[in-house]
Amino acid sequence: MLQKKYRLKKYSAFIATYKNNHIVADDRICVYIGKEKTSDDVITKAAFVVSKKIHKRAVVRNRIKRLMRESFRLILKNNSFPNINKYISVICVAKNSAIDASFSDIDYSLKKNLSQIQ
RNA sequence: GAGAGCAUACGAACAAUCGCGUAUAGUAAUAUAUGAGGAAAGUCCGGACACCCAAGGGCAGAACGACGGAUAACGUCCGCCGAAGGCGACUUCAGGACCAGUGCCACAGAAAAGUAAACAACCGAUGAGGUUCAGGUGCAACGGUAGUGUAAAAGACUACAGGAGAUAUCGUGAGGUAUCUGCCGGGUAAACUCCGUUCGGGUGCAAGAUUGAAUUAAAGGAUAAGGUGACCCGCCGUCUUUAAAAAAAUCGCUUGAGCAUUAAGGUAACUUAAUGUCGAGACAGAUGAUUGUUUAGAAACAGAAUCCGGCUUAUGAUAUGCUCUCUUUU
RNA sequence: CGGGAUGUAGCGCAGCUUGGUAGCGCACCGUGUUCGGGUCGCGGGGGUCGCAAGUUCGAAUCUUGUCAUCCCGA
Repeated sequence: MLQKKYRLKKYSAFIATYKNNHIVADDRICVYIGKEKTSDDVITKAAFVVSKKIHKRAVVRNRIKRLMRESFRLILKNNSFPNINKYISVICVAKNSAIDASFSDIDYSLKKNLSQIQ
């Protein structure tokens, strides 16, 4: 789990990010990216979504969410993709094939997606 | 040794590094403590708690249904009775009433419930009338089997077992046992229904309480009519009051019919007392990642959302206790 | 947190109220018509009635539990 200041919270912020229509994806994870920052004071916020349509059990969904969070946390810590900091918000949505994936699989997919951001 | 019945335990542990929720301390950096389950699940019952209506009763409705107890309460639990199944340990049972009324019982069968038909038989006179077995049908045929009896027959009579009632006795009670009485016109209420018991009604923590900048002009209450099984909501008219609404924050929120141990009472469910103890509380929603060691092995079902008592369902590898039946050996 | 509906042949639906025979359309198979195909005519096959118990002589139908799918309200 990220610290509270890095979390995307508001319902309107989610809708605004989805409407921006800037998407990067592969077969496991789909990444929605928000608007560009106007000033450097704003912190980039992130959210992780696993739909109920992907799997019925809460345990499976929580597992995917936690793996994505852990991977994103390590990326933030090492600052390996500085392009993220140009944008306000990031939403990572898991897809159907993310079920039963290991940490290394999720980590590889997320890094591959984030590297495509300009 | 084989098979079976009942019940119980465990639900991986430790360490290092990087992280998250909450609490406490601190100006802060940070430090310390603590952090999912036996089902947290399904939401099938019962409560606590909160608000609105009503406060007296009835109708209607729903649930339940042998008996005695336990409990805050229950459709749950314990004990026990009866019935059914099993060689047995044991298991299962919505287990009140078709002498209040109404309905249904396909096919077959004379007939499926109405004081019961045709043929044969017998009495009679041949007619009217009276008595009535057996066979076969079917889940079920107006009591069963064997005999006595008679013109032929029939609980008309006898014996055996069954049901019902009465008396005696045992048990808190459901009921058990013994004796007596020919008293014996189907089944179905998980068909409508009747009887008894329980439930004030409704809404559910998004209940409900407090704070609140800018903005908007509406919101609440009372009364009468209509509608409804009933209540609530809603609509229209009149009167009256001045605050109200959405995003937001705080409270509700976790000390409770709590847990552990010991003792006492009780067949048991459970109750009482003493001592000790505090074990999640989020709000886009906290337990994760990597590595090492132990182990036969990083196993199953699965993630708290106001809180309790149950029920039901899902569940891996094993381990343990008691009991029953059969076989073999001593 | 609360409420409701559905499950029957490969597909879409009846039948359940009032329990005894499971049916309709399309699809499938055979056959006739045609030079051949379609259309049309005739005939035929195919269903543990979601699952498990119970009530009953007898259950798709009645009752209870359970599984799955879909919808609605706050």
